[in-house]
Amino acid sequence: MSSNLELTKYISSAGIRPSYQRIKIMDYLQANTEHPTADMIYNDLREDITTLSKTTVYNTLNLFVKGGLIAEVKIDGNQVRYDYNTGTHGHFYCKICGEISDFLFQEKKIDMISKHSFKAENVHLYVEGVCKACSTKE
Amino acid sequence: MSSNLELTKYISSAGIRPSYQRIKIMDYLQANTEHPTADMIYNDLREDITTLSKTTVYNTLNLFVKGGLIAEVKIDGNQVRYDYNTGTHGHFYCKICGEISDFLFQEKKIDMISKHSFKAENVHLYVEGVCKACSTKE
DNA sequence: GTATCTGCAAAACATTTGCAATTCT
DNA sequence: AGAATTGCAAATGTTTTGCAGATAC
Repeated sequence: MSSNLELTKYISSAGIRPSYQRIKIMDYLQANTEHPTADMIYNDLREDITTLSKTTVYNTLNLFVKGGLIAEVKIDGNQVRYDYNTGTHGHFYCKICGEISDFLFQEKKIDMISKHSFKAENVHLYVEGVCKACSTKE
Repeated sequence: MSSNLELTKYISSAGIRPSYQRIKIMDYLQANTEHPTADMIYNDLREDITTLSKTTVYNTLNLFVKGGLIAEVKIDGNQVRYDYNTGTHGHFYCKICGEISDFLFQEKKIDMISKHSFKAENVHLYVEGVCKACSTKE
């Protein structure tokens, strides 16, 4: 767990008050980069903060997204996932183990690929397949 | 509107019985390529088929997806969109007008870009920004 | 002491499921 | 008749909203 001071600074940098719950949620997102859902965050943190409510989790996540501190990952269709990593990167979903992992790609190359009639601001690359671990198990 | 015979053949090719409702829904998807939601399909078709139910729309869309006749587009996070175009292509979302349009890209180039520890089976490329029409309006 | 934040309960959506009535062959 | 399809009503699951009490500055 990273220092609360750092998290406090990070949250404050977006003009958001670093309350106890907010620090805990940001701490969780920083430590759990497997793209958790609001429900996962709620369930895991409730062990620590027994009074925590789902409303607070949702409120906080939406605040962080608006402040640009975290990113939404919309892969599931019926559940939003959250990502501490706001930089441009791709997501890989393994059909077998269900894990969602990050990978890097060069956004400039994507730009070259699609010379289209629009100005790209945000590029989301999402790949489905079988991860190395699962493909060697067979 | 394309001929019902063609739609009938297309639906049958996946081993799905081409009922009246199913033909109408497929017809709609072929004619409306702006990636409609189940709700949009339901509302628009109800003008024609007053007895249509949302259940039938959902059942049919899921059948078509399983049969590989149409594709799901998961961009919204809380709503699935449907796409008559099942080939590999990217989606562009214009922040201003809200339209979701298609664009082509070379999947092979994407493969080259990301030499990673997985076997890619499905590549989804989703770009957010401002479309040409909206950027010239300013 | 006034703004903000939290969390309960209820509401608002999207989607699925159970089941009886209808339709097709 | 028998099997598949439709559609209503209810259930499920995720996210949002209203609001009263608690907390922070």
